[in-house]
Amino acid sequence: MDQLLALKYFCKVAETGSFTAAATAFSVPPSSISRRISDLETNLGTHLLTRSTRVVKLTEIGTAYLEQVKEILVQLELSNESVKSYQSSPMGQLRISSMVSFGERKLFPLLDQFSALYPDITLDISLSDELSSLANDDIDVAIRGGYAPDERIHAIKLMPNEFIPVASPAYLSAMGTPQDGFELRNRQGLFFRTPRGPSPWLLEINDQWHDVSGQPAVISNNANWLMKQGLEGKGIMIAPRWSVEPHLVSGELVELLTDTALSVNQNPGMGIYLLYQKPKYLVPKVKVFIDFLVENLMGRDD
Amino acid sequence: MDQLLALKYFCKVAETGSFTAAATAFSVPPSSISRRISDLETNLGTHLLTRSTRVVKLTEIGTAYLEQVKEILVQLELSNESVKSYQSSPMGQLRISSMVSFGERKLFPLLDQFSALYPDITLDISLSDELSSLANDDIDVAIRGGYAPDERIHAIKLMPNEFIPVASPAYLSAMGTPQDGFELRNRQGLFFRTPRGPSPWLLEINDQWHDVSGQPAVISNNANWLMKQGLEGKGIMIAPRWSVEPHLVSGELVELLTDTALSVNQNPGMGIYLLYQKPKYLVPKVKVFIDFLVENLMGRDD
DNA sequence: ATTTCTTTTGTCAAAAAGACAATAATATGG
DNA sequence: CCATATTATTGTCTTTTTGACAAAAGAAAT
Repeated sequence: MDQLLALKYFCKVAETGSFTAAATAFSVPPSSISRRISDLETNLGTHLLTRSTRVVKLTEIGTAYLEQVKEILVQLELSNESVKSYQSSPMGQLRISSMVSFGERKLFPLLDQFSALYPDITLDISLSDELSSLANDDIDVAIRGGYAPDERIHAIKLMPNEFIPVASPAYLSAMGTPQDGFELRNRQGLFFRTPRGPSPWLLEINDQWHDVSGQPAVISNNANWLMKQGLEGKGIMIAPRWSVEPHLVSGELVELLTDTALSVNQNPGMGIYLLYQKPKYLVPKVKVFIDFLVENLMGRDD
Repeated sequence: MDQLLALKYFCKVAETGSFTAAATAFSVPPSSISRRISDLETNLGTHLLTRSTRVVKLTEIGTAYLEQVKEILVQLELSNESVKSYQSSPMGQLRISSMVSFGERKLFPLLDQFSALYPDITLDISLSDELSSLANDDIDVAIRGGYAPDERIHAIKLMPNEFIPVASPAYLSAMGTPQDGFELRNRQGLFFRTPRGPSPWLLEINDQWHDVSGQPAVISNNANWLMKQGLEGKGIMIAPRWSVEPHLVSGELVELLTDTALSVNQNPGMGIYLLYQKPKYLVPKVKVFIDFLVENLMGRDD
């Protein structure tokens, strides 16, 4: 028995609630649908549908089975489509989702180069700090801080996401340079607001984490504005190293307490991750983009 | 074309590295294997295997496809088996994995009752605080503190996992009863060692978390021994409410700082979760156990 | 009660998969 | 270097499965 065909029929019948509707959808006579599903039921030893000549309904077990089967069919189709497109040239629309600040500072500068390499790929980039799921199929790759959410999602660590305290020379000359982590509690702080509230300042001493958050001078979810405040000497901020690197080099910002373990969360494995569904790596446009990012970002900072 | 059959053949060939070996495994002539896989390849438009009459190897794309297909076949088989066993009576071996302390204090007292209800189910219980994955098929249900790790794993919150500070009356009369969360830092503490180190004491004030861990008098990963130390007045411990409830009732332990938000982690949604793979709920022995636990645990403490 | 719509069943044709033998290709052994 | 053995493929036939069309049975609506 062709179980796959039976499952497709079954899903369509459940969706439409009718054998004939499913039959027209597949351009086969209703009898075929009836026979396939009947075969499936005898194989499983259970009735999946209660058919009363006029109305078709799912049984309890049918409902549960349908849910699982639908997921399986989607996965298989995704794999098949990925393989089919494998040997075509990289082209088409590539949907990318990224954290706002990372997108602006690291991604955008690379994209011109990428577009020159692959002119047939149309980039569609949306920046957001919300955790949009990859499950809805409209995003090919995502860039997020954190970890892999699901086994089916493949995660590549692009670079570490080391958080360091920084301040402008003007601020430091006016207020003095802190010599100890606990001193931060009395300082003006510029805080980034995540979807889960403002990021605290955490200090690690002997595997113990202490909250040493300063007095909030500014709280915002806009990294550009926070950075502007920091450059103007409004206070101390704890920011990812990659985001402040240019200002450290130019001397506009100074790194503080370099020998102290400070962060905004207790998790050491934090990094910037490139996320995509495994089968998608077979799609040329996705593959070249992933390889391009890995090539251009991992060589630099890691 | 029966793609499912072709995929099964493909997996077997990849596994054995031989068409004939796969053929004998399925008790069909090798020509059938060859034809099915050839069909599959033409459908996908790609070669999955490089066959050189003597040795069969996977292509790059074949390797990737195989990995995905194997997973899909396993899922489908799991769903099918679950449905097949749906209308049988609850029986057979039921493998349960649980956190040690929860198993000893809450689970064991219920199991006699469960065994009386379902004498045909053989219980196989292993207690461990390690995070054993449900993916390897040898565990039917698991009980863990924390969250759902994967979309395919279904999680039911059995009860909250509220952590509260407690101490024995003897300790309190000798050392005094703390009136403020920050006072805890100067007290003797009994700490539970998780796989990620001793649990700190955290105090929440205005969305800010402060580490107020006491001076460690005892650190252990054995909850029974820690409890013994606590009952003997060796110090303060922060423990799940359900684990100390009997001692609170009997007066052997006293809850401290009831108006203060203390915990061992920053995550408010923490709870005791019952975990299982979705298709397993169709298996009677699993279903009755889950329903039994939900019935007997959620009514009590939640 | 009749009409209408829908599922099922019967029968036959078409397509797909299996069986068996023969062929081609490549390692291994002498 | 050649012969042999092993393995995948191809050709042909048989068996099984699926699709197609018509007819029948069942249930709701007019």
